[in-house]
Amino acid sequence: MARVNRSRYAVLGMLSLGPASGYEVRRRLEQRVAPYWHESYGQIYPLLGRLVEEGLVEVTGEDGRGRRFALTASGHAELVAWLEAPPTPVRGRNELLLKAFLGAETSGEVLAGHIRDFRASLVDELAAYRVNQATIAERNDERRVFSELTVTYGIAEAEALIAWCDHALDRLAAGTHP
Amino acid sequence: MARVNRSRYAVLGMLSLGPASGYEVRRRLEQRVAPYWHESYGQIYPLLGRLVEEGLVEVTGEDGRGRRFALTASGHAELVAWLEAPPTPVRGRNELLLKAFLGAETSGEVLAGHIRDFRASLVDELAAYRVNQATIAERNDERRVFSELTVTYGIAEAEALIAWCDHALDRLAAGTHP
DNA sequence: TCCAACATGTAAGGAGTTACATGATTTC
DNA sequence: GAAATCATGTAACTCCTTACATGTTGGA
Repeated sequence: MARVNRSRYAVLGMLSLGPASGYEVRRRLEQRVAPYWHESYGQIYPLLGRLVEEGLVEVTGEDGRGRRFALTASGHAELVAWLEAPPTPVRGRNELLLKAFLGAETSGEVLAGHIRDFRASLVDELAAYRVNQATIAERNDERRVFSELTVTYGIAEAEALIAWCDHALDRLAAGTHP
Repeated sequence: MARVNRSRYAVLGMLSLGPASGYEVRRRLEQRVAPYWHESYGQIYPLLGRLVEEGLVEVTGEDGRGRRFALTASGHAELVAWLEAPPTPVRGRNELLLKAFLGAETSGEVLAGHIRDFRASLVDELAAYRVNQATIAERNDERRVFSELTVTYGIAEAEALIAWCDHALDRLAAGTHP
C-alpha cells in the first residue's frame, strides 16, 4: 500500500529555492542534484497540478511562456516535516553487483569488461564533481555547506569505488591466469 | 515504455545456483545478495509462472511441500545473454542526500541527526560484511571470488561513507558555532 | 503441542518511465 | 531563417510493494 510519494518532496524542495516553472523544476534537479535524484516530466507536471489543488503550491504568474509555481506556507511546512523525518534507507538494485555475483556463469573477461566500463564512468563522474566543487567554493551563501556535503559524498563514493574496481580487476586477472 | 524487467534475471540468476522453490529463490536473494538486490513474493511467484510458460524455467518436482523450479537450457542462455550485456547504470534516489541538499530549510541539528543515524547503520552493515567475508573465505569453490568481490564492494563503500559522515558532522558542527 | 520455518499465491494501487505531441521564444 | 532552448502536457504501460490469505512440516 501507500508508499510515500517522494517525488512530491523533490518538487517541493526545488520550489523552496524559489518560484519556478515546471520546466525549471526539472532543470534544477538535473543541474543541482542530478547524481542522486531525478524526476521525469511525466511526474512533475501532473504532480504540480495536484500540489496546487492541495494548496501546497500556488501559481504566482502566467505569462506567454508558462506558469510560475511557488511554495505556499503549508507547502513549506510539509517540506520541513518531511526533512525532519528520518530518511527511508535506500534499497538499491545494483545490476553490476548482481552480474558480478553471477560471474561464474560467463567468462571472467565479461565481468572485467563491465568493471572497466564502470571505472571509466566513475572517473568521469569524479571529474564532474571536482568542477562542481570548485564552482560551489566560489559561492558565499548559507546553503553552500549543504551543496558541498552532497558533492563530497559523491567524491568519497566515487573514489572508493574506483579503488574497488582496481582491486576487482586484479583479482579477476589473478584468477584467469594463476 | 518497455523498461527491461530486471526481476526476471535476478530470479533466473538464483536458479542458476541450482533448482529451488519460489520461497528459496527469495531466501537466496535475502541471504546472498541482500544489500544490493531484493525481490518481493509479489514479483517472484507470478514471474516464475511466466518463466515456465516461456520455457525458460521448468518444474522438476512437486512434492507435498511445494514445487522445485530449474533453469532450462534456454533459460540459461537468456541469463548469460543478460550477464554479457552492459549493466544499465543505477539512477539512484538518495533521500539522505536530497535532505542534505535542502538542509538550509531546517536547523542544522536535524541533518546532523540523520547523518548520525546513517553512520550507525553503516557501522552495522560493515560488521555484517566482515562476518560474511570470513564465511566466504572458508569456502573453496569457483564462485568464491565473485562473492568476495560483491562483499569487498560493500566494504569499500561503507568505509568511504562512514568517513564522509565524520567529515559532514565536523562541517556541520563548525557551521553551527563558528 | 506449539512455534518457527517452509511454502504459495492474489489483489489493489501507486510509482515511475518512455514516447508522443505541440508550440513559443531566443539566439546565432 | 534555423536551431536551440524554454515550455507544457498526456497516454500507455510496466514495475513493484504492501497487505491479505492460507496451509504444511519439523523440531523443541
